[in-house]
Amino acid sequence: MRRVPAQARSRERLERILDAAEAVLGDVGYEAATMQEIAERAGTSIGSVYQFFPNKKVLVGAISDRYNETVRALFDSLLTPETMQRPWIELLENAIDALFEFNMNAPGFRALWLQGTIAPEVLEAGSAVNVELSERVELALTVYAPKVSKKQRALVATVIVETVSAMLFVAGRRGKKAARPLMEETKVLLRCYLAEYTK
Amino acid sequence: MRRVPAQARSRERLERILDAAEAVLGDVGYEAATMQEIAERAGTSIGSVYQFFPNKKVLVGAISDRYNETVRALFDSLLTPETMQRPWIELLENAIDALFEFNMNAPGFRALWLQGTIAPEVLEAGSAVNVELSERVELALTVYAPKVSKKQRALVATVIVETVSAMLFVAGRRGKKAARPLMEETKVLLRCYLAEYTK
Amino acid sequence: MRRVPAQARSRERLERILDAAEAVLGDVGYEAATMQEIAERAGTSIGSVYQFFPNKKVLVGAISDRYNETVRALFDSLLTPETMQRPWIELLENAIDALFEFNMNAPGFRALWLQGTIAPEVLEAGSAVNVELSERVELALTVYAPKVSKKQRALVATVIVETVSAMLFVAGRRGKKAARPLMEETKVLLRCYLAEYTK
Amino acid sequence: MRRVPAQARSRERLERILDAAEAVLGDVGYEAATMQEIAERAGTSIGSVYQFFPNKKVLVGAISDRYNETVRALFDSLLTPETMQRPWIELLENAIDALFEFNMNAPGFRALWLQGTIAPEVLEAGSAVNVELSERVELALTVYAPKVSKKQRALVATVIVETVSAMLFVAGRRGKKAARPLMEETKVLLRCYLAEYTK
DNA sequence: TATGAATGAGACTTCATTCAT
DNA sequence: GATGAATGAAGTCTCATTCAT
Repeated sequence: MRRVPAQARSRERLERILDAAEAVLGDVGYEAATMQEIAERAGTSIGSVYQFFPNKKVLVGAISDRYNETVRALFDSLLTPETMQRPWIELLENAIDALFEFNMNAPGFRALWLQGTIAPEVLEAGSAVNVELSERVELALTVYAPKVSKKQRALVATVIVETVSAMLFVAGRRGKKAARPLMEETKVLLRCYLAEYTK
Repeated sequence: MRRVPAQARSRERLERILDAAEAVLGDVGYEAATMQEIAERAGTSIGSVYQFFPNKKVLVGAISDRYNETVRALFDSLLTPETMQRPWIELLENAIDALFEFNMNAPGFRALWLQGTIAPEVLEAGSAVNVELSERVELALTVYAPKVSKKQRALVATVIVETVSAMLFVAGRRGKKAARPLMEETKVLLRCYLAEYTK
Repeated sequence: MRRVPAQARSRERLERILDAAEAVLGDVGYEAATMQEIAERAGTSIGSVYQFFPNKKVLVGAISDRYNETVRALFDSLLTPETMQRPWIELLENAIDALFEFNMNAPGFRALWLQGTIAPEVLEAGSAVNVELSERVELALTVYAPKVSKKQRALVATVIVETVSAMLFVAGRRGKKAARPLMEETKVLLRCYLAEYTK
Repeated sequence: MRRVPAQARSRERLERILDAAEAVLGDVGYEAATMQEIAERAGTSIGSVYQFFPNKKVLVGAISDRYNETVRALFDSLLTPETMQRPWIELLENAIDALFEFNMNAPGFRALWLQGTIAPEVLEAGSAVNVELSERVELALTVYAPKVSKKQRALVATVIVETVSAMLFVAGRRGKKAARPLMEETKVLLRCYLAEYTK
């Protein structure tokens, strides 16, 4: 990013640009999204967009970052010392519910992932977030599945995170009605799987 | 597609164009792939490419179709009346192994999915194939999990297909070394899951 | 240059583009010359201009080259084994007359030099041509001023070429009426100077 | 210029802007010089630059003027009633030496002339200065070459000034080592030439 | 008066698509 | 049917200039 504004007015403009970009990306995808259209939807000039972002890639990257940051924060709120006192099934179901709720209402999710035309950087950043989340799950597994080897724990954590991630994506694409049953079934899937390691 | 050639020479040219397009897409993604580059790699002229395909979208769609067709055929060879005599665990593992082998060596997979810049049509077509495959799995489940309700069967089939699909994608992106353990763990995941429904 | 056309039609188009570019450059200078305007004046599309030249710099470079090539050829025709049989005063005056005539009628000269806004590359190329021409004059001096040292000859040749070059430039800028007397006086200047070295 | 400051503080700022503009122009040429960069190097804001100069052209014009003014002043110090008591050869050589010294060290010279991308106004102003200087030389010639006709005197003066001017330019471009011999030879050139008119 | 964020015209350049040869 | 030069719409990005603070 070129400039990080401190003034309220500019900060607001920046937020408007990010929102507009998210909207445009969600509508037409990365490829077809134009800086002109983004500026117009943000109610500003193309010059202002370039004042903040040196190019389209960086702008999309910023949206990706903003979205990923929110996901990270959400995850952190789900996996705390307190929650880890509860049985793992509860944690798992709560996490899936919360992530599902969030994704269904996050405009960024649709913008970045569901439309189809993803920028490579976004995909990369998304993968990186999943790796990060896996590490946190791994930590939780030291508590819930202490007998499992370190190596295996990493693998199990990855499978959990990527499965949820994938099913959230699929659910998002399948439409409102099909989405919830799919997530419920994902709970079953992971309950069975984890039962194997925590018994 | 504009023209479906009967002549051997033209058919060969068509195949070369599709191969070239696949290669270029895998290298630079949908957005950056140019018709000029595709024509050059195919050893033909841009005019000839347009003889077969009215525009870029259709060309990419054709690659997608070709890839999906192969996946369908592979799946059909895995789920036959004969194989369905065998225990489901064997089927599951064989299927995962075969799909994994195929994807790791299929240039089309990387071209269409892993590079990141996907055309919306490709995503759409990919989703459609998964729906189709789910239906075949659903059929298999009538044999292996006869007690499960029709509605539930559809859901289970979807979860299976999408999980494998997602993990193949993740494995592809994680690199050679991490890929196989990930698929092995996917087998565990689905074994646990299916055990619940087939017991 | 991107493409060197062999076909008559394309070659003609290329020539038209170069002519148009020369005209535009002469009118508004390097800075203000736009590719769009050049294409329009050439009666072609901007895409065609880019088919031949990858960017503005190269296009201007090509004009510069074309002009410099013509100057070199003209110079070669003035300084031949035959002409070098004649007294040096004759050569000098003929050369100045010929270069003057050429420059006053060369659209390229005005385009590249007189308008004022020169591209650095053009200046560089122009300097290089002068260095080249100096070397030929140096050769002539081995005949006409054999007693002068090699080092000194190079210096004298440079002074001659740069003086003529400069006065052609000044004459070009001063307008039709003032131009010829200026060149006549340049003859006097160099006659006096060379007399010193050839006596 | 928009405002001619009387206050010391503003006057200093103006000077800093001119210096900065000169530096930037010398580095990247007219075309690539941006008002932003100039303001930054001057340690001020772009708004302040526009307080003094209504646009880029005028700013560059001001640099040109400042440089030309200095040249004029230098010339005036060389051609005084006192110096005109001395033999013309002395004057000529002193003048060339002084101008050479000045140009080699003047940042403005490089900025305006050597870099290549000159603004038309600068070229125009430079030509005008040369015309002015010619008139002063013409005056000197009434003393040193009284027998020459008025018309011829003007011509001779022009040739002298333009020759020196051109050789200073060439010397500037040829680099430190080649520069001095070139100027020495220019002295020879003009000594021979003037000898013709003053004998 | 100083500042620098905002503006937007306009430049360069690419590349999907057409069509004469 | 094959070729590839020609086309021009459209995209990204820059930067001179303005103007609210």
